[in-house]
Amino acid sequence: MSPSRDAVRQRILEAAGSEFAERGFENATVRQICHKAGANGAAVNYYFGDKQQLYLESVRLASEARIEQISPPPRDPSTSAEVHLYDHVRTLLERMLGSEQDPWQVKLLMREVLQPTEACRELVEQHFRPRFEYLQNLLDSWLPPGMPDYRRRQVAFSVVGQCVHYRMAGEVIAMLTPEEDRRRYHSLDQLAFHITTLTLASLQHRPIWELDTQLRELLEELAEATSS
Amino acid sequence: MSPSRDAVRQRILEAAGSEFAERGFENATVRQICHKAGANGAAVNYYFGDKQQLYLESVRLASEARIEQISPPPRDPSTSAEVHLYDHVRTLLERMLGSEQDPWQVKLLMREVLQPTEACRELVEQHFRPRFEYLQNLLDSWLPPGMPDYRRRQVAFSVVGQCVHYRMAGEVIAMLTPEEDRRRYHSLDQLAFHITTLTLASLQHRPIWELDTQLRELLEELAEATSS
DNA sequence: GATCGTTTAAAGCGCTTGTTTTAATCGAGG
DNA sequence: CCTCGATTAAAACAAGCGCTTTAAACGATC
Repeated sequence: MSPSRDAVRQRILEAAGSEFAERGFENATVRQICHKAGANGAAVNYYFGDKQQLYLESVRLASEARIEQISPPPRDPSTSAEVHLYDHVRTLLERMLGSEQDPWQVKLLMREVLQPTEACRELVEQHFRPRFEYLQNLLDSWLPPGMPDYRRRQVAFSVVGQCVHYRMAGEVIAMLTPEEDRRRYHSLDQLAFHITTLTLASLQHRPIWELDTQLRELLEELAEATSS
Repeated sequence: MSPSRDAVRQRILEAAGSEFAERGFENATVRQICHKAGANGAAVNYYFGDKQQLYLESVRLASEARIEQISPPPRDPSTSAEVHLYDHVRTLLERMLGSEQDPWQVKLLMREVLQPTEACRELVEQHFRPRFEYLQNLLDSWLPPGMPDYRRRQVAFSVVGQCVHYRMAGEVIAMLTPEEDRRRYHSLDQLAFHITTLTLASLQHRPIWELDTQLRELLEELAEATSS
């Protein structure tokens, strides 16, 4: 066995990742991947069996590189929950938007989220669910003790949704935001700050579980008015 | 000119829309579209010139059918801003999640948002931007008069992000939510209610523009502590 | 009923796809 | 130096693609 075997495998894996990310599974071609990796056209089938298995390994590589690499900064255990929330939001945004520009790993994972294949379940159980449950526990700091699970999940989805939106709809957001404002205000720190404060504001002082009543009454009044 | 000409065109357009939505532009095949429409394999080129133009017309049809069809309910002008916000959120969710199950139009538009083609600019200017500006104006009801634009946009993005997330990441959300809770609590009304109350809570009583100070101070303290 | 533009049907074209095959090349053990 | 399994290279394969072509069927008009 040649010592370069692993090197070639790795080069193919990385080339495949970026191609799959950019064009999707079906539209990426084995030929282009091999060309990009500087390998022969038959290398994919030789090393991975077929295109499908190469894809599965690519997703695994992407999730490990992206999700396990970028983590919240270490904090003193006494650090306030507000900061932990900020860290979590910022980390989520950093994974999405990246420090560098548009790494292929995120695109690949976004495709899996949008149109899950068999690689997705592994992704959810191994990476998404643990992080999501951590966020839920964190949010419990501001929620009353008896809060039902579905309500805890909804708040957490709202936080994640705000973050993910900047990536998923990034190009449309860019069209709706003037160039200069984007440069000035769409840094990781500023976005994380906005999302954290909005979330805290909704939870801290006039909690949504009390505000329920007000809106509910308004809507019911309206329903009665239109039905009569 | 045959009277069935428009009928055939329409059948092809609809078949194309669902195929493009499901498989994307590159991966959808003219053959399959024609088969689905019950038309001949050459019909696409005969009626639309080529695959690309058929795609453009499909996107136009989808946005008109989906965005212009589903609108907020008519309200008395005296209706409170809270209800107008609820209406807007609910309408946004209804467009995304649909009354029926998973209509192809949304998938097609999602693809354009995620990976804009030339069809996207038209989509943004004609549909997204007007709705987005309406939402911004609506949110001004709870924002102080001097609020800078970038801040108004961020709040609006937060609202939209929470809505869109239930569609974009719908399958992952389903994996993270127990079957029964999904049936019970993921109705259009309940989701709209949650997002509206969370937004209102963050804006009404302890506004985020005052809460800023608190979190900012916490982070700066921390930065000083780690740097010294 | 003949005529002529419009629409459908079917076959074929050139090209690209994933994969396989066949042959050449490499590199360490005898 | 020879040998033989591991690896690379290049050509070939069948299948499917968008699109074109050719011919047949249709339908209104005279």
